[in-house]
Amino acid sequence: VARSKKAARPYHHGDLRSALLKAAVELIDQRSLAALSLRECARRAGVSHSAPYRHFADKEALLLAIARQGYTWLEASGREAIACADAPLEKLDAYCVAYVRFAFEHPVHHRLMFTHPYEPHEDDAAEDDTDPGAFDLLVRCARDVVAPGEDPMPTALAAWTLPHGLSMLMLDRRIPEHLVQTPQAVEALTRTLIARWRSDLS
Amino acid sequence: VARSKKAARPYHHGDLRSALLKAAVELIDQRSLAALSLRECARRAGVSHSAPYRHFADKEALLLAIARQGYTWLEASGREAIACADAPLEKLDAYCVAYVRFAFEHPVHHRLMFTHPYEPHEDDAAEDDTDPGAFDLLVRCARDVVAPGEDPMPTALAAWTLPHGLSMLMLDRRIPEHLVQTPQAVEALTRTLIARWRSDLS
DNA sequence: TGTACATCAGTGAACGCGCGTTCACTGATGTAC
DNA sequence: TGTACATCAGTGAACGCGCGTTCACTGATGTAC
Repeated sequence: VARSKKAARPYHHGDLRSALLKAAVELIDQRSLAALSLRECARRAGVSHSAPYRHFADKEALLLAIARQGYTWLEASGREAIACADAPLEKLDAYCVAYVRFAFEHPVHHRLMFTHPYEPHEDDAAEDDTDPGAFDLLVRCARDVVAPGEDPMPTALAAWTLPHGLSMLMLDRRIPEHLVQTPQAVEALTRTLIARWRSDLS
Repeated sequence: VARSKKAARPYHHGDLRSALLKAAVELIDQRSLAALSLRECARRAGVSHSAPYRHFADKEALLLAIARQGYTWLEASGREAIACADAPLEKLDAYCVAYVRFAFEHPVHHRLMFTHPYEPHEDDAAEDDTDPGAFDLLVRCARDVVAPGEDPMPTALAAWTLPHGLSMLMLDRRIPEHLVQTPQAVEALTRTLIARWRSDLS
């Protein structure tokens, strides 16, 4: 907004917060989480190394912001996938597919959401940064699948475990590459694995 | 061996390599992978900060050694689990249980084996550090489960994905704690999730 | 058994590095009147 | 529309830090004769 008429970089960035998040995700993607530094993010955003502190209390806060972004996106796409399916079982499958697809499209977010150990800041209290939203969705789906009155928890966990494992193995490059080269291939693989548990493996 | 008669610490450690591996695993367990430093490992082993370089080329080599240790252990316990089961399907289940149990007992190893991005050193060539051993085991089991001549790969991946996902979620504290407090609870949960895929979810 | 010597596993000083974070500052923005 | 001023988002110097790694060294070990 109002990028100023001159080509010379304006004093104010305009949307530094977003730019930093984006730079951080790219940096982690290209190098690694260990290689992430606030200073490098600032460099990539074209800003002095202390500018980030206007937007994030510290390095951890940046990572937390990325994770939160991921929780929001995951819940949204899970919700959408469920809405598009008809039968209860199909909803569960759709959720699984959407879950793996999210990991495929946002590998850095996925890893940060689940694998990064957030040490709760003493000051900001009981802010437990897991993702109740997406999991609640899953539990609600599970409830429609199991017998009425039965605990949906085991089913919900089962339906979480499979796509989560696939996502992780995929991000860690343990799945043969040709099986996970496109979103379509990833979806097909997810459905195949689900089908295997329902046929070969029983 | 030959710890010397005096209580004073001997010049030679005796088994520094093992001590460093152990110290590293403990350090990661207590703090985090990010907090791991060779100097702190040396400190914990009661040795000068440059002593580790007699045993590991660099920090990455230490981490690699831990991962390799994990691969060996995982393959061994998978092999044993399979040997103890009778029917092909039971062998697969036993492998899954052993897999999750390994993660439960060696969380640091598990994470290092799968989640740590090893950048292949240019000098030591094509040393691809994944774990063919344990996965080959799984493929062989899968072959006995599927129809003769059919590709066992999807089944093997399916049987990997589920316990891997459970392991990861467990290590990342996403599973309700009472379900994963003891090895027995972990085994029961694993079997429950498998059963769910075979009944409720089909 | 005793001695000479190669080998090995430690030591500790030193190097350079990039990082996280703070601080006093300054340039731009927007609002009240 | 014009001016005064509070507020905000940047700057850049400075701090201290622990780390990875190297190097010349030294103490212990074990083997050949």
